[in-house]
Amino acid sequence: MLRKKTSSNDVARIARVSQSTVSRVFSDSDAVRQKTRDKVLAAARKLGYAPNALARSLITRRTDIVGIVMADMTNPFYPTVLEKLTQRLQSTGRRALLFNVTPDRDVDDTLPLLLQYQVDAIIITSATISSEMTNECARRGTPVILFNRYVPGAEMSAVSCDNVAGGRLVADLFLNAGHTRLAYIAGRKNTSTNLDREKGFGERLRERGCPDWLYEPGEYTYESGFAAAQRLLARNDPPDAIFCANDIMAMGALDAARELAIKIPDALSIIGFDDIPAAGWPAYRLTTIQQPVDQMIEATLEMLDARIKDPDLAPVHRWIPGALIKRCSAKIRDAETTSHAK
Amino acid sequence: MLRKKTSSNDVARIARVSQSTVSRVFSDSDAVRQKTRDKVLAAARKLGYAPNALARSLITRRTDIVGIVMADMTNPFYPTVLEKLTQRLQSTGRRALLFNVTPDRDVDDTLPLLLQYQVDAIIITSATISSEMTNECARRGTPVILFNRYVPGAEMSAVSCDNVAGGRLVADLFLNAGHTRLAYIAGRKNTSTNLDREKGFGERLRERGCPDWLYEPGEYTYESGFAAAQRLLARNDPPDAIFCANDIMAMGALDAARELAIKIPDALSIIGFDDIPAAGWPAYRLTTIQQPVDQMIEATLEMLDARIKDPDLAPVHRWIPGALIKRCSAKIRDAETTSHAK
DNA sequence: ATCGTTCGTGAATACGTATTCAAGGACAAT
DNA sequence: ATTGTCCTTGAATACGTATTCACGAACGAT
Repeated sequence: MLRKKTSSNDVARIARVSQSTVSRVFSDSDAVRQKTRDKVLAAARKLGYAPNALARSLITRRTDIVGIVMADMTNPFYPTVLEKLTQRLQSTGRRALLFNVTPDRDVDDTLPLLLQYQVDAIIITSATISSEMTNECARRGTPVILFNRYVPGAEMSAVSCDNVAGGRLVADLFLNAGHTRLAYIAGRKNTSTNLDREKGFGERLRERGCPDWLYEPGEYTYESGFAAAQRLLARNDPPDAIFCANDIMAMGALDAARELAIKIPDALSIIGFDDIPAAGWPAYRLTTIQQPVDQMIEATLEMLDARIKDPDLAPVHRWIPGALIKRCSAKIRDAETTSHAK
Repeated sequence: MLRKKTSSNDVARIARVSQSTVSRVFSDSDAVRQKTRDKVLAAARKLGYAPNALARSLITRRTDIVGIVMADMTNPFYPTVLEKLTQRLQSTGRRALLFNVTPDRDVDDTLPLLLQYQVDAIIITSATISSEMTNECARRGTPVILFNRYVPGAEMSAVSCDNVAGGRLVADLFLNAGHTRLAYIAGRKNTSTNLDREKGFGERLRERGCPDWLYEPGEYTYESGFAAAQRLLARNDPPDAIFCANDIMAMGALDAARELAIKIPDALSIIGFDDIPAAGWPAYRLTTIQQPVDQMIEATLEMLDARIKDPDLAPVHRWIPGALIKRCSAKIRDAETTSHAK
């Protein structure tokens, strides 16, 4: 069995042309006479030749590889993101080098590995990055974009849903429906998504003269949502409306309520965030704020492309409004129309 | 801003050594005197130098990149697989180049791209590959391993759960529990997982003198499971036990039964396959056959490593037994113990 | 003092491609 | 016939690293 990898030189030899010509045929930018092009292609087919992307990248200084750093892959929101992201990258002639990290520490340790592979850009989802690493990437001219996270005050590009507006919307929905004892089940502390959703929620409640609400910590997992809801519902003064920082916790909360035979939404309204596929299942029918994944991805790629072209572009942050998806887990005043969170 | 990438030559110059020595320090295989090593490392740190993995791979003929081809990423079983797979690859010093494909046609078109990047090996999950492509990979000496799929009779390595045994086990459970009208909701036609689960199920039923059972097509999605169950339960002779080819369809089936107020498991037993996280949620408590993901991944990596070392090793197929996870969606005879599907 | 061995280092080369430069040929205009 | 332009091609070089080869120094044994 022939184990020798065939190179453009081999093709050149049997096509009786120079290596340059073979290269020109396969980078198909340069002009080659049709007849010689055919000769080269015939020889290439015969040898099963395909250009070595590594050698090519070494000289073009472009790999067409985008690094994706992802934490929290088991949160059902992210597989969708990953799927759409890789598909969009592939459809624009790029490939994804995937790294899985734990949310906090690992990113900074992982990035050097990515950089060694000379990736054209980096997308970090559901995790953040230190300023030093950001600077290192900037120095090398490798664009970095945070997806669904950001670092307040830091100079890095980011794309996320407008979580503050989403939180405010939920506050309005609850108050308009006549709820009086509200609660918030939080996502992982110090993630920007959690902080912003809570901020918008609390801010709007205060504005409307309702400064007191219950708070339970959570971790963006089903189990933590379930447990947090149990704690809330075991109180002497249980809430009549719960805003969960994401859908998967909201489902946990719904199941906790179900175990206590609490009528949803009559005795308790629950609203989530994300609109993962399972939110629509008959067992849940979760009312939620939808993250506009497609738009977020398009925005990410736009920003990426612009910064690959000009690495010195200033960092920018894009917030994309979410949309209310009305289902059956929350009492909603009739007048309330399915609308974008502004 | 300094945009010039620093190379080992730059480091060599300011450390006053040769480029060879710098290389030796960073490939840390070869002997370098401690004092010169320190000089080099100091210079490297000063310049922010990190070796170029592409140039290195060009000469070592190893990229430490493993290509992962994945279809069906939104089936909740696969994010877990992907997460564990990438983590194991990372922990053994390798990285994952991820491709997303539609189950059928795309794989063959995608593989050439992967090969151009000189990946050390390829893992294909929930999809298959043509024999021609397999041969092409073999010719190049790039090991390919199918994960959770195989092509009967074809010469390729594969790792999967013992789906036939799983199907047989379910048949036994149903019959032992006294069920008489059985049904199977299928996964995507002509996937080996679906065929084997159905085969084991039907085979065992026939062996035990129960050759007739209902069949509904499905597509491994929640919606298809829901619809298939609706069709089954609308019959004049509805089944009293349904085996679903995967968990997500089983959840759809459970919800369909719930809408008809059918008592689970008294009036209807439902068993799934996979044991995805949601199977354990209180809303479902799905009895299922667990795929031993960790073992399957270890087996995959073992086979991979062996074939990277010796590309001429013969293809091999490993079937790993699944385990029954008893929850509340199926009536199970008391004597039945939580056991491995043999 | 001589020899053989080991250790540390540098010069040179290879990996497989893209790109620059020069050159040759064809061809039209004069 | 001469000049100039365009088109096509090949030779040479660069990309950034690992590795082979050779060489000198150091060192122990005799």
